[in-house]
Amino acid sequence: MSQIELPKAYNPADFEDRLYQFWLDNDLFSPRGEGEPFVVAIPPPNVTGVLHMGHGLNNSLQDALVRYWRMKGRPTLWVPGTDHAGIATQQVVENQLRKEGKSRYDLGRKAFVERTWKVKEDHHAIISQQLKKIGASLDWKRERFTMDEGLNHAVRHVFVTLYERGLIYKGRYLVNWDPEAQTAISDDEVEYKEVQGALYHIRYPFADGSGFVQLATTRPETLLGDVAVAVHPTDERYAGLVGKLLKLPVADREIPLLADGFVDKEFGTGAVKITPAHDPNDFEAGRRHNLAQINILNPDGTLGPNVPERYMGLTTKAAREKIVAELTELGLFVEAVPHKHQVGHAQRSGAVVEPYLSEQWFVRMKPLAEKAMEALRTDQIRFYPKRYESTYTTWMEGIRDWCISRQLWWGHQIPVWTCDDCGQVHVKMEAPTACEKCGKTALTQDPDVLDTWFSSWLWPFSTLGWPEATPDLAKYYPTTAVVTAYDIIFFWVARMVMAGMEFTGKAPFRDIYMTPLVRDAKGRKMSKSLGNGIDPLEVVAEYGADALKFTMVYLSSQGQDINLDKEGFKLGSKFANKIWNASRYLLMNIPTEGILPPEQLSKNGVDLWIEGRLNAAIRAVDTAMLAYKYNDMGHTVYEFFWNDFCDWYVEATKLELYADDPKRRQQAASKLVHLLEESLRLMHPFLSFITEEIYQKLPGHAFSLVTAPYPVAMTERDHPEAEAAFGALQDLVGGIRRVRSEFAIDPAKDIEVIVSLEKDYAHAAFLNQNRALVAQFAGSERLGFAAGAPKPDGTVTVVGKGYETWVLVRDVIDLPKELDKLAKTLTKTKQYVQSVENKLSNQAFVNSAPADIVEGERKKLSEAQDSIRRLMAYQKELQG
RNA sequence: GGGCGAUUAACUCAGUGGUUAGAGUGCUACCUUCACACGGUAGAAGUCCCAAGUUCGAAUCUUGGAUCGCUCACCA
Repeated sequence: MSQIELPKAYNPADFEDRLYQFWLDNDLFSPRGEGEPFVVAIPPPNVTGVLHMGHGLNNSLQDALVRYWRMKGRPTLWVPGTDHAGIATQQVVENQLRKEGKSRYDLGRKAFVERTWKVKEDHHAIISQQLKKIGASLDWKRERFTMDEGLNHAVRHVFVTLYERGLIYKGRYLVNWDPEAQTAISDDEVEYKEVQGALYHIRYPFADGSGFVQLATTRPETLLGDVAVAVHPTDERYAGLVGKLLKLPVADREIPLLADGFVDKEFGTGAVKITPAHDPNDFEAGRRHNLAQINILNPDGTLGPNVPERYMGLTTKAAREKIVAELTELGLFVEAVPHKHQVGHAQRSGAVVEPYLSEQWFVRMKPLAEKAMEALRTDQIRFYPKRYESTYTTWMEGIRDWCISRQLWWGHQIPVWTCDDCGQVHVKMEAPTACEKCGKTALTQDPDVLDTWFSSWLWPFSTLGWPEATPDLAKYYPTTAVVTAYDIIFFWVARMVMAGMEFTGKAPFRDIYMTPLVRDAKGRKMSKSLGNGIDPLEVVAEYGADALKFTMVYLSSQGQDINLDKEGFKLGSKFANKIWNASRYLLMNIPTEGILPPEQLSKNGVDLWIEGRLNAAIRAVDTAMLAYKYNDMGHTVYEFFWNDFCDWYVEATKLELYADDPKRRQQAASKLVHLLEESLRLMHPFLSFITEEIYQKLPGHAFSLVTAPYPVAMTERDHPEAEAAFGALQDLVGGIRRVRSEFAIDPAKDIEVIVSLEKDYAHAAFLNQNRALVAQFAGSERLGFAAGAPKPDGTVTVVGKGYETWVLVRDVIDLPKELDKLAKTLTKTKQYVQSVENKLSNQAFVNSAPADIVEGERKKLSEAQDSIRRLMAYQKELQG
């Protein structure tokens, strides 16, 4: 009887790409309408990276969010874009060159940067294609790149502005040096890992030959840069010795023994060597005591200037061995005690970070941090989950200046020009044509580039055109939410707030949702080296983009990481399959007479029940959405569609749908189609493709679900009495089914069931009206209702609330088993009654608890007592 | 060392003061009934980490402890 058909199997690959193209062709991801906009700027993925499961999660959650608000009618904008990822991208190209036997210096800066742009273009196609594959409803017309012209303008503007405000300075400091990438990195880019090393005990003899001082170090090779040895001023072991000169072995220099409060008397021997150029503590100590800074490292991490000839060019490892050997020969090496300690590694290259003295640019962070903390205090930003507030605050309070210069070629070159002749420094938006001081025209731009995050921190407003006063900026800034993993809170989130407050006077977004991290099934971080990552595109290929998104939504609770293997995505794909098949069934049964409009539908109790359930589901999604409780959204639509709609409502309507009367068939089909249509709208943010595919086959559908209105909860669709009545029906059916199952009655066998209703039972009328329905669910055509009828022989009894169900099982009753089961139920119920009675006889409870709770307990007690009465009667009957 | 989080069914996890604590997966039994075996029906399965406290009432709040994890931190 149907004109519309869905293919038999749910095969997402058949329609996902087509629908995405349809959405793009019709520009459905552009903000439209009036009112308060909803804006999200995508956390820009590394342009040379590939989409990993973190992106899969993160973009799934953003997509659900923006699709919901778009359907709610707010002008909704999700801004796409990618990040130039300085070190990572430069490394990609340098690795290519290495395979060709070349280095970046063979190409020169200009050619190298040009080549990197080409690599960027190639990779860019890949990453955007991947985002399209997973269905991300991004407004591609507004796509940005952290190094495009506009963002470069914004970056230069920010640099100059901060410089003019005195918030950027240049200086020679000890920075974290990545010897592999040969650049400085910021404190945040250093990851500390526990390493099994050794504590080397060494003796430094006094210059006058009067003995020695023994000290301990984890890095004996830095001996070559030592300028002093320090002890604590109150350390009695060294009393009277402070001020004497020591003879630094190997390097053959004389260095003083001095006193400084920073030394820990308890650690080692209480004496520490001072190497200002290669240790942060020593750097500070060196400044306090006006000591020299002896740099002993080349930029590549080998031993360089200021070391004896025989050490030149050695790696630190080789130098360490050589030093120990030489000290041993001199009789100054005591022992190496195994020692675990934290060693800094560069986040990108993995190389061991060297504290390294060099001239770098820094941002003064304190003033920025204060404004960023103000944003939180004044509730301009809100963290979900809330506990990340303290992570944010703690970081802000302990903020240190940010080293922003990188000795790379790929990135925003620092807009600072120095006069070749007089050395005058110009910090400008554009290259000056002549020196402002001496008028000479030969100026050289600072060769360094800026940290990648120096462009990322402007992302929410620079992508909208800032610093120009563009219409987009006026309309869509500040943005509404940022959705990103919590491991990026310092790098990006916190700094965006700082930049937003400093440059726009506004927090760049209101809501900060920190996503969980996706881990493997064993809870380990997904990583290339472990090979335990899941490729989101493989998931899409195997299960579909909807399975990916729905599974991510369903599993994302607040602050709990997700442990998952690929099999886990079956959750989403099974649900999508269910939606597909239920829809296929409904579409198959659309009557030739067509679908009636809502106002011509006559609703029965079952219809009212499902309406109430739908209403509750809509409310639950709305509430969860405002609180970013994704798992609640997922569970809500899953349970509504599968448990309520499919398992009960669709089954319940089969009687009508197969009725002889065409009018009844049309009524039932019409109601089903309207409910399906609304369910599809309800689920579209979470399963976008399948819902759209089915929606577009529905009679009278609108243009697209993307822009269809989200369902709205309406009080006139709340029907508590219908819900209670249908609940009673479900209980009744459950009881009969249980008996069937327990007595292993063939599901196909029609059995006799008598439901003995108590007088005044509230749902008696409803059950009577729906006799055929109960009979169908229970698989008993002969089911009948009776009041006061005598109980036939050969039945088992199911005790319900307000009725008894007698199921005729005749000779199959296993009496001992039935009695045993009954005794168990009875015991359990009696225990329960006892606990409620205790509660109610407790005056304190009756007096203190709210009236409705007490009332509820009373009701439960009387119901349970009622059950006990029936159970005991039944027991007596079985025994007799 | 500081801070944060986790500990609930075999597994992965929901559940922040009020039914006899839930879901998905897995497991058991039955069902190839004409939307779906990626299905249906039913079932088994839990000292809510431990201890003390607050409360009429605690998985939920407080304190202490245990175990695991994350994060920050200059013990050479």
